[in-house]
Amino acid sequence: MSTLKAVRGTRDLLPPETDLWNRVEATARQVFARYNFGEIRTPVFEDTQLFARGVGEETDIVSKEMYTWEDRERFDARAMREAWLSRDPNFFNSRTNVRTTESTIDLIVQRPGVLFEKPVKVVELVNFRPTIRQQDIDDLRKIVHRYSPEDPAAQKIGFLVVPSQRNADLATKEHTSKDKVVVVPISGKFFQSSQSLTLRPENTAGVVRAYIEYKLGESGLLQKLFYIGPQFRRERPQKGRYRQFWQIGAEVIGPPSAGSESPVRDAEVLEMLATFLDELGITGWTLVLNSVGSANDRPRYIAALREALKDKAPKMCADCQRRAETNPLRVLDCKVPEDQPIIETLPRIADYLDEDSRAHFATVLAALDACGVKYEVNPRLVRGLDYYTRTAFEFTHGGLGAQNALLGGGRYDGLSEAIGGPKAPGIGFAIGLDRLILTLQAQEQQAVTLADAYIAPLGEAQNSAALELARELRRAGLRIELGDGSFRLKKSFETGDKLARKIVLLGEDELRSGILTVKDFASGEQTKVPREELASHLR
RNA sequence: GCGGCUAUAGUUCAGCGGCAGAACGCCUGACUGUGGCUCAGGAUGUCGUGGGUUCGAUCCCCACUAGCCGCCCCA
Repeated sequence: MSTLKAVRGTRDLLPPETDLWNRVEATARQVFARYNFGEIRTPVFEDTQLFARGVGEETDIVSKEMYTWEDRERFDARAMREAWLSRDPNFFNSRTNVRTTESTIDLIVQRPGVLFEKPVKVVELVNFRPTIRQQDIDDLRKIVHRYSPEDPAAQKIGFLVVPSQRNADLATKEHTSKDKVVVVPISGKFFQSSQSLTLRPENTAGVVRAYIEYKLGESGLLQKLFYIGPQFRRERPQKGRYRQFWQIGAEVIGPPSAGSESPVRDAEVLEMLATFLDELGITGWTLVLNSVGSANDRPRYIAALREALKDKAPKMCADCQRRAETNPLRVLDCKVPEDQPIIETLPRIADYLDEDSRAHFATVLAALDACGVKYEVNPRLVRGLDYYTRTAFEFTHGGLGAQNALLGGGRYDGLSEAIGGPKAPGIGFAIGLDRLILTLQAQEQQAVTLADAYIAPLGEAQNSAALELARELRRAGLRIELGDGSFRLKKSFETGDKLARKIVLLGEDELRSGILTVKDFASGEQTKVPREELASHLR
């Protein structure tokens, strides 16, 4: 049998790496808390429509990268019962006697027989099921026989009613059964339309969905929410790019009356991100931002861009020629050196912003200047998700290779309405946690976290006493690694040196006297410590 | 999704159409309650998986899987 491995693009996070993950997440929680954000946890999968409408049908994410599946269809037993009853409206005296469920045999109707030639009495046992198994037939047969004790005149029949498309072979086979069980295929629509579900490729749409669903806007207050969780995109795995990847994100969203459109919100979010990265100790990040225009500005700009590209695209690289057709904004992103002079001549979004957008962006920049957050304006910065409007930004970092975006985000003033909610402008970001960890790891080689002490029982007889001592110290809040009395002393020292800062020897002498031998690995210094002072000595 | 490179011991990697290798790590002993140094000895393994060529394949060929790099896209 081939060995099972983590599937493509997914991975396991193990110690000591997980220590780093926890540190990053803890720092995010601390920093966000200072800005008065609260945590939201949304489901890992959502209705596919949420992403189609929110992220945009034409985006790469939605059109080719989502993990989407049809949820199992639901069987509509009620519809099937109706179909069965209406097959012959006079068949039953009273429909109120008919009780059905999807999986139980619970229908008994008594009346003079009409279906069969000479029965005195007919008992129908009806089982409505989406599919039918041999087991059902056997069960029903047993019941039929229980209902026909000695009376040979009594004709009792069990009916198994199934949707005609299902179990066709079984149905026809059993139809000829002489055993008082008849399988009745009924045609009709008995399977409720199933639902298309999708593993979330990003989390903003889910947050906005929750905002709408719980009418958070009705509070009249700005909602400030953050999340930490896995996202899923079916892309080719690469460094810093996985099919299950982690994001830490936050959203500021609310009705316009709560100030959700204010440029100070944009600046505050950006300032918070700068603080977060600084507190983590990430050096060398760059904030790049741009205004991609409002819902009114963008179409005008794209039209102008297409117009300009008609002449210029043929002189550009093959990718750009394709992008000029499919997604003209992406041409601005091109990294081919020869194309750069041409790109410089293309229309700039800044020239197509209306007065509001222009003023909004200027105010964001002024606020950043005021609080000393450094940034670069890149008029060519574009984003891959349809919902972004006006302020769009990235924090980039060298040393991430092709995936140099550490985090990205922007304003999404029309998202709520796009998915059927009230007007609720917002701004948010998503941090690529995997990439953040990569840059942190590149910056500092990670030290294994050493335990405060390694307890070495000398001889197996000391094992239980050592466990007791370990319990005592652990309860005092110390990080303790417990050895094994079967180890030779040399091995205890070697193992202890790898795992802990100090070693505590527990042999017969120590146990008798209550004075423990403690040796510090770094200094080589050995001391005798009374048991009651041990915890404070180790701290 | 496209192109390139890679896959051998726990790890990092050599290697060759004919007995599977090094370093580090690991285990044992020298050394019975004091490690790191030293010395002696030992085990490392389906050579990614499946097929093909061959007398013979870890090596050559094909497919698959996974990883890395670039593209695309994004965080």
